[in-house]
Amino acid sequence: MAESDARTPRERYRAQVRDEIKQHAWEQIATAGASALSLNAIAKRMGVSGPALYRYYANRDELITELVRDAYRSLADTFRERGGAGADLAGLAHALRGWALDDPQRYLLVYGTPVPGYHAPEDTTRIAGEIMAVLLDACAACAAAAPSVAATALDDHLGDHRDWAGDHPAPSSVLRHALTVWTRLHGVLSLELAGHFAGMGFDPARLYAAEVDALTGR
Amino acid sequence: MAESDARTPRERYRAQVRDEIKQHAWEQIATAGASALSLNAIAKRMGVSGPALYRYYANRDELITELVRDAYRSLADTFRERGGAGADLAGLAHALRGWALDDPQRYLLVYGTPVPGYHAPEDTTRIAGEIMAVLLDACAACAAAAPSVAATALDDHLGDHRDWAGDHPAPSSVLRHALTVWTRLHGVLSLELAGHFAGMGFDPARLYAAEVDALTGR
DNA sequence: GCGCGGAGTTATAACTTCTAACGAACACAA
DNA sequence: TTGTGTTCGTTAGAAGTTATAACTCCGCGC
Repeated sequence: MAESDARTPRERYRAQVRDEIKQHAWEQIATAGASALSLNAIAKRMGVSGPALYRYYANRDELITELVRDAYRSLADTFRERGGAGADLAGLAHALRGWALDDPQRYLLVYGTPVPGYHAPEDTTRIAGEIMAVLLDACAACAAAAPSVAATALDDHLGDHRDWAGDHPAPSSVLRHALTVWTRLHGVLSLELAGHFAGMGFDPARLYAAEVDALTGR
Repeated sequence: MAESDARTPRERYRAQVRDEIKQHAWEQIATAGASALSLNAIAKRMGVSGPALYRYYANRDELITELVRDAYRSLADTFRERGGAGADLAGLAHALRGWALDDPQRYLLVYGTPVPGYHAPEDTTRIAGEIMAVLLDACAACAAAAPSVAATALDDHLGDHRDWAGDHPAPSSVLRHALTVWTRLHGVLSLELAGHFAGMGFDPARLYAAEVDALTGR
């Protein structure tokens, strides 16, 4: 959320106000969810009239898209921060959970229920690719430590459709593993954040940790 | 969606109109998602004025709650239908995917992003218990076929917090397995339905099948 | 110093949910 | 068959929402 480097004072002011709007938007989303995000309420909180915000965001969707972009960016940053040097899969997994619990609605904004017609801008898919790249690195390092098992039918299929991995040189078994890591961690995390474990009594952290252990072959 | 068994003509008519409202609501949700559900639009389609619907549902939330209840009921029915006699875990898993793909927004209404303040009525948690019971049966049968492994720390923890399993007599390792089945299948399914696999090229069905294979120890 | 562009204003349209008050229709009983 | 009372659907309206149009006014850059 730092786009404050602009030459002209006008642009600087503009970036500043855009940031302030996003700030209020995040607060609102955190308490009432993205569907309840109201430009009018943000304007009221900022002490300006409703239509004033339309100078900064063409419409509600554009603001939400920007928030999604920032959320992706934030996750990519924490991933690269954590996985950049020592690409440790378990550490990455727990960094993901920390990031998610830090602001559940931010996680759900990215990985939760989308509006059927919505198409993510090219931009975000690129950042998603960055995230996947870090995950692939960690999985490749993990695979190097553990002996590989026999290739499955899914491995072969993924070998034929490996465009989503960019130009990552990992073998298809690593692609499969990365995908499995993603889906399994998301499975526990999304159910936890959605409150489906709420009345069940057990500690979701332990369930998550067990999945991480299973994924790292411990 | 059959509550049409009522004594008086008034009650019969009332139940019929409630059903018709829900019918239109599902159509709307399927195309635009639950957040875009509009009572006014439903009324217009039914050829009545907006406020007329408030005779049948006190407000928008009550209608959505009813839809969630029906969705739960529908899933519980397909589960019991499939798992009632031959409780086969793989069959159950594919029945789940079929049910989800049959109406993605219905799945997401139940397992997708909730509104932060929303509390599911007691009713739905009871139906969720039914669903879990079928899953536990299938996992117990699966465990009887395969030899059990050593108890994990998570097993012990779940043994201490087994209230959510009702009075199901399964050992804690089966509880853990059922929970794992739930989270892993949901992980693949929810990412698929949310469109996160969209531009990636591979076939989500194969990824799902691979998870099912891993869960059934094949 | 002056002019133009951008910022914020009010007014307004077209929506939404939801309440209130009214009239009409219908089931039921006498 | 004729009340009678509940219920249904209507219109009117309040309080929101997103978004546009037109207007004023300040300040940056020339």
